[in-house]
Amino acid sequence: MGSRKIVKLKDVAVGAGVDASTVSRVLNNQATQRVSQETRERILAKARELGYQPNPLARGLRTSRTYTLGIAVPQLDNPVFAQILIGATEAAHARGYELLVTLVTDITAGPGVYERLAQTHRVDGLLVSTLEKDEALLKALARASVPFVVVNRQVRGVENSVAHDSFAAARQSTEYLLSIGHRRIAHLAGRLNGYNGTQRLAGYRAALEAAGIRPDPALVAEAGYTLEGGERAMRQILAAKNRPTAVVAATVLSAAGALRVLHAEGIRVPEDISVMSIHDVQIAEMLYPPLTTLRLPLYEMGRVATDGLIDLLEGKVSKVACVLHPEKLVIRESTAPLQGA
Amino acid sequence: MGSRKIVKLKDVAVGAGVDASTVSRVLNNQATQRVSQETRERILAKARELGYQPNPLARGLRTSRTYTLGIAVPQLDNPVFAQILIGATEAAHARGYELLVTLVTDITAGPGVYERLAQTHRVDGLLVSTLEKDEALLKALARASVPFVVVNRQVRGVENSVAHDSFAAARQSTEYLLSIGHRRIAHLAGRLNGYNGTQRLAGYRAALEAAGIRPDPALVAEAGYTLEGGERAMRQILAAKNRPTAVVAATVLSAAGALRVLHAEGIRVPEDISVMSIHDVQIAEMLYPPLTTLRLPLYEMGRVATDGLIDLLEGKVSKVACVLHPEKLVIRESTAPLQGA
DNA sequence: CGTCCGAGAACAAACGTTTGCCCTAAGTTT
DNA sequence: AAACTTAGGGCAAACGTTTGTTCTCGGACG
Repeated sequence: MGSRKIVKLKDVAVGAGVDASTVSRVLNNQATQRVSQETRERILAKARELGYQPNPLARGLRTSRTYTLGIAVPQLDNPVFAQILIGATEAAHARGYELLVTLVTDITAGPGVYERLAQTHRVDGLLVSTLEKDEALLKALARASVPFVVVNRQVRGVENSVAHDSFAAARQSTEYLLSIGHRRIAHLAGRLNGYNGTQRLAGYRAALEAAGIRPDPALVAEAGYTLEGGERAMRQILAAKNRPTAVVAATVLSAAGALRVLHAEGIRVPEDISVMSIHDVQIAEMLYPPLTTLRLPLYEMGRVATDGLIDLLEGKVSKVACVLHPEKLVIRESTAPLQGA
Repeated sequence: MGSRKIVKLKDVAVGAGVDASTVSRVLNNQATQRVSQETRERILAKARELGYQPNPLARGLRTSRTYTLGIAVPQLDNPVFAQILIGATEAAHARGYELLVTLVTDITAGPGVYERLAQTHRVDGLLVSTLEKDEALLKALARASVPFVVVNRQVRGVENSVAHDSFAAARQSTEYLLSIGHRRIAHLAGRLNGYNGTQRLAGYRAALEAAGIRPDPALVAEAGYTLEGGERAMRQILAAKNRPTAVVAATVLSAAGALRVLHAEGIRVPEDISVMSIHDVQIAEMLYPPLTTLRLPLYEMGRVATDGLIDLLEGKVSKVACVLHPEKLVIRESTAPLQGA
């Protein structure tokens, strides 16, 4: 087989008739040292000719930089995180970084997972999109002592994060249902011990109250972010003596669960109950009826967080704190004006 | 902040009163060199006490091993690949490897993508689950010259692969529809320039022929592996003058597209047309009606391929070639016996 | 009693970079 | 003309491992 000799710094140096250190400086655009224009060009030409690729291991050993980022997500089969992941990989690759993916499924995050990446110099920084409770997460990240950016949520005491406005998203969703005449609106909440879950619940309540409606606790059930959770919560809400005419789910998977239950019970959507959810991922189009959603910039969060983390690592910024805003209502067929309204 | 001193081999060596090389040998269980039981224990104790973690960069530089694997997938938002990815990450982590994920979306794979990982010593091996045509893939991988295992398909001229039996899967699916009385069965094919697509088409045909039915070309349309493809293909098939009573889709996303079209046309499932597909991922439960599927071992393929690749790298095997078999029919509500049969 | 041997462990080189420092020659200042 | 500067670039150490080789004993052997 070819097994082409792999070309090192020294090969370029010899080829160009200079020292390896000079090649290094030229290739890294070191401003601290001057190199004549002539040799610079000679070196660049030779490097291109030989197809020189720096060895990241050697470089990393010397500089303790790996040009690798880690991303921790709680689920890989949830399209919400898939979108974030897509954004992150694209941004990372565009800037010459690789992305290491890790699943942190448990809510209490085995203490070792962040350290495994950080303390062994495997990553320069971490993108964190998991669901641990704030304190646990903070402790684990502190132990890892590596730069990180939290994606898709906000954590008290963490200044670097890229989030969206969960409160506004839930408020706008609820407002839409109100605007088409609904008054009894239920909420399939996310995890109520987490940021997004509580924010969305608050946004839902705020919309109701602004419309002069007192939130009915019987119309709220915690569904988390899974299909099964959505089913359970929907059943619980249907058991209330005064059923809702509309449901807003904290995420698309729980909305899918709700639809399953409604179909099973012979309740028509949207004729009997309107259903909508936060997160416009492709699944929304596949459900029956196609789900009205509020689009949040998931892919964009992945990109922005990654770019921000890299900026942080490269010293281009000292802080990454942003809340992405383009929420967008996507009206499909799972919602309809209140009958007889 | 803490910024705990990070502990190196030398620290352990000094702590135990021996040379670093001895520590290295003990920690790596080198059989070639003998170390007294006594010092061995002293070293191990000290290493544990100090919480020593080897620096993968230094180790990698010396040994040209990174303990990192790359995985290339064509889509991240397709649950089929998500399952494979989950299996791969779990297996990799279980064996002390990290997983680098790369998206290779284009069918012709930018020539650089595999080399980027391989020639720069970023990964020890590659898991390849992309959709490029055989020759293009082979060329790209040859250029990368790194060990690899192909997952979820077979490629002529590649001996290391972990696949499933696409032919059997399609045959069994079709047989099920035949067994409940259907005779006019359509096929939403996968990519017909790829392995799985052609195998499944062949399996579908084989089942029909075995039942004495001549396959009708008007009942086959290429849908690829997307929602939109499924919609297009389903529309095309509905345009045939003699409509099918059942449809078998090559993958769940195209089945979802088919269901959308059928709903839009007011065609009832399963009363008017039965629909089923290959790949039992969670989406199947969320569709309406819940989709009958043939389960393939996606997660398992991810695991097995990763374990195999690592075995290959560690010299434990010289070849990874397996076809996973536990296909399993999961009957839900999208299929029903032929009316009046 | 001298030699050999083997176990146990230290030595030192190497992996491919980056970077602080030093060297040289030419030009510039007094 | 001597003493500085300055540009241009080389030298060599260091990053933390792994691993081939060498060293040093104490005991066994002839």
